[in-house]
Amino acid sequence: MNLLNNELLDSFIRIQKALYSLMKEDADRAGLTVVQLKALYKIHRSPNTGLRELAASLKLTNSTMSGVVDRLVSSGLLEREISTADRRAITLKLTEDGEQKLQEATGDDSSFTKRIMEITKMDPEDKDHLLRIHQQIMTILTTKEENHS
Amino acid sequence: MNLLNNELLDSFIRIQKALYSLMKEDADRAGLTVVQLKALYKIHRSPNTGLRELAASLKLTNSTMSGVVDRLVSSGLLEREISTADRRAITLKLTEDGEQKLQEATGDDSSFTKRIMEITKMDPEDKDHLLRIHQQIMTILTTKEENHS
DNA sequence: CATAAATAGTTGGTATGCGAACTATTAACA
DNA sequence: TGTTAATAGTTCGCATACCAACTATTTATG
Repeated sequence: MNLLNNELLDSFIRIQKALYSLMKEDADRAGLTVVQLKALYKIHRSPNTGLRELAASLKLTNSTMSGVVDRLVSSGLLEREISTADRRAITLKLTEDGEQKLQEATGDDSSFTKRIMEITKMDPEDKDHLLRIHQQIMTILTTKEENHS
Repeated sequence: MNLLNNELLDSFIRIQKALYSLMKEDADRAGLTVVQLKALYKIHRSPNTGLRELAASLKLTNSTMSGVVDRLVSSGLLEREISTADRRAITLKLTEDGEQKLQEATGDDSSFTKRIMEITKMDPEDKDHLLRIHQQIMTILTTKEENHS
């Protein structure tokens, strides 16, 4: 049996890739990477956030986040300042350019936004069923195994 | 509305991460990376395969695959030879060490294998329903949008 | 208060992962 | 047959992405 060639697995991978492709379409339009777009989006919604908070919300490590932020600052899309309250911390907010890029990516032409809206309109019963089965799968995937010894 | 904080989206991301964690557990046990483990697994099942074929089956570009293979050859887990039939092509097969590492990762202790087996035993009706809804979502995600102009 | 411990970010090293440009070989065709 | 196409891999530059080690600052504790 080919473990890596499983109908269910493939289904999850396909959707994962499709979602990423849509985000990439938006990001490309604005000359951004997907993770850069996500970062701008998050900071736009929570200005003056710190690095750790941002990293946590995007499920990245601080070191990865630090690099992403650094490149966004270099490109002039992000403003990074030392927090006055805690001189170890930084505060992040978009520059004018950053706001504009974000708008380019997430505006009316956004493929991702449109499709997510479509999916939101899905039959609630189907959605509940889906989430329920996903939960079953998550339980199987994350349950600590018993010892057969 | 926070597009990146969607119940369904999060559900997919969670499962994706859980699957990856399980594979990583197996890979770590053998001192491999996840993609290295996948590569060894595929080559074990289809010895003497070429680079392009391997890249396609793992949904990676040739350039990425080339690097992964190169590091596996350097670690002595993979044998790379020039094909006698086509001198442009290479043939790949596991070394003794490679076979052993693969066994370490996918043997009886494999978390991934166990869980996939568990999932396979899922209620067929639930599984069908899941695949059907996934298909609906895929259709939404990949359908070319109509012009409202 | 002074030192230890915790916290916020950064940096260095390695491994994906991609696209583009490249080499070498084989196939196609004028 | 000889030039052009296509094909198989590799290499380069860049951006994630992780961990471990580091600096700087703040908090906790003797």
